[in-house]
Amino acid sequence: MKTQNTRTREILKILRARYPDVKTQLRHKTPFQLLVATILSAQCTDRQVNAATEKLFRHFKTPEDFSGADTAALENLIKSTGFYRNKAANIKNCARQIVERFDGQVPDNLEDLVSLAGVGRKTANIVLGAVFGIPGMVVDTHVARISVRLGLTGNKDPEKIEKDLMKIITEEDWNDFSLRLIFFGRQICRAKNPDCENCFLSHLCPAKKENGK
DNA sequence: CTCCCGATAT
DNA sequence: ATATCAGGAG
Repeated sequence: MKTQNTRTREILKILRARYPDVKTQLRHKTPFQLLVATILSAQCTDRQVNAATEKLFRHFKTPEDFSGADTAALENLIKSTGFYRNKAANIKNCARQIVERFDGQVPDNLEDLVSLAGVGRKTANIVLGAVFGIPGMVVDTHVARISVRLGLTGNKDPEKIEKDLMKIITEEDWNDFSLRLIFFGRQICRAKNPDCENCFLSHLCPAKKENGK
């Protein structure tokens, strides 16, 4: 039983109608490749990530490939995604941990996923949803920003927002809801110039910009 | 809390 | 010039 009010239900309904079939935009062939792409997606557009992984996955495919990769070569391949030194080290360590501790397979639960280098709750929940179909609330920069604007949470800490959203949204919708907010955040409810004029949720939004801003 | 960091839009 | 982008680690 969820404690969602009429307004929340309406928001969910409209988002579902606008974005019926959501799926990750991060291109990948295997669960591990999605994990790598998601690590790369920190503070970077999915477009940049896909451009980088197209070349990256030609050189390295499996956890074994990545764990044995030359660090400088790896850094060069992902440089355009930013934070490339941290990301390269994390991906390499993550790959080794998967080989050594999980028999080369991406773990199918939150606890094991977040134990991997460079993998936090956001990344873990992406993988859980896309690979294993396990419900997870993905709180990234878009979800956090929009949840605050729509008044779905009073918190700013991503983990608290995650818990707030899990309370008002039914489990089977967690993954899709997250992805819908991400698409909505890119198109309409942008960080910089939110397009309130053309927003299909503005009549339900406490943060709506009035005419003449 | 700070640091990591290149690409892109405004 | 500045803000922002599918964040996470120390």
